[in-house]
Amino acid sequence: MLPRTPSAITLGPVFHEAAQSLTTELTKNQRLVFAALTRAGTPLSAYQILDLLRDDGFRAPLQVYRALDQLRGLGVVHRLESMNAFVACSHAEDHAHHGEPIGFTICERCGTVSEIHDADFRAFVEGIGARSGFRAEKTTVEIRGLCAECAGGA
Amino acid sequence: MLPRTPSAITLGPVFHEAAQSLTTELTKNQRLVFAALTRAGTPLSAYQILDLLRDDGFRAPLQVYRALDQLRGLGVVHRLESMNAFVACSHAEDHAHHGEPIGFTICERCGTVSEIHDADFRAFVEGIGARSGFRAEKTTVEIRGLCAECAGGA
DNA sequence: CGGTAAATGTTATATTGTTACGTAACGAGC
DNA sequence: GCTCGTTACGTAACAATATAACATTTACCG
Repeated sequence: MLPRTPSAITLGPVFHEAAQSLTTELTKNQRLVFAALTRAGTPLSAYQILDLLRDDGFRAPLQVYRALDQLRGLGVVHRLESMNAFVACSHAEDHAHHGEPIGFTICERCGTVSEIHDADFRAFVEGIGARSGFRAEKTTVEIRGLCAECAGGA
Repeated sequence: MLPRTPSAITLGPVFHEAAQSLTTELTKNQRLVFAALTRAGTPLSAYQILDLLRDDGFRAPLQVYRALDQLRGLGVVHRLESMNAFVACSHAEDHAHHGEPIGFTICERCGTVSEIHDADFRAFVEGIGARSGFRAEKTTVEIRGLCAECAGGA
């Protein structure tokens, strides 16, 4: 019943899907895609990832999209709708937040992406439902501009 | 210096760009695209608009995208990043909000889009900048789920 | 071992958006 | 009237993003 896992690097028992020690319980393609995103540190499009992984045997977009789907399901990669790009979650290790809404600030100068899931953010999202009766299933909150460093130094 | 306006339907003097009486100061293509979006009442993709306007002489995506760019600049059409679609602004007439951040709730069942620009929303956006020093230039806030009617009735 | 589910590989296609180029309409000023 | 700059329009080609369809391989488990 367990999904395919790479035999080479499997560690001990699996405690909980989201509690896996990443980089060990991923399949080869998933590890490659996640590593590419982590190394980049900034968002990458699916086709940028594809180009980065040509030497590792990637030939078609679907290989990237499939890995991204899995990684998003695990909550360790997020999609930025306003850029058609993907970014490694900054809390990939502690996996604390799974299906919870997340917001992003995206610096247009240095590319840094920061995640927002503080109390104010949750209150904001919940407030919308409370007032209008809207039942939120999926939230997209992406704020683009200049981060403190780029706004100040420039 | 004035941009081209349709000679046939121009009314009186132009008070302010954003204060134009819509449907009168738009060019032919802009009126067609705006009318298509208004009639639909729900978001349409650029290619759906193109198909709707074939009989009116539209033949290529660029005709749609150019009109959409203008209409977005006027603030009477918004782009929904999470859907790659466009929607007529529900306040197209009073044009009150121009470059200000707007959020959307999008019902996945009936397609209804509602706009959010209340005080809580503005406070939320401003709060992000205040805490982190991030200078927001453009916000994308799209909350998808079920509206009150669809959530209750279903 | 054999069955099953998941992951993979490959080709083709669908969808979304842009570049490049040329034409036409309009107002401003000479 | 005339050119000039600006804006809109038309079309073809292309680039970027994403999915469908189908066959094959891999890992797990009984």
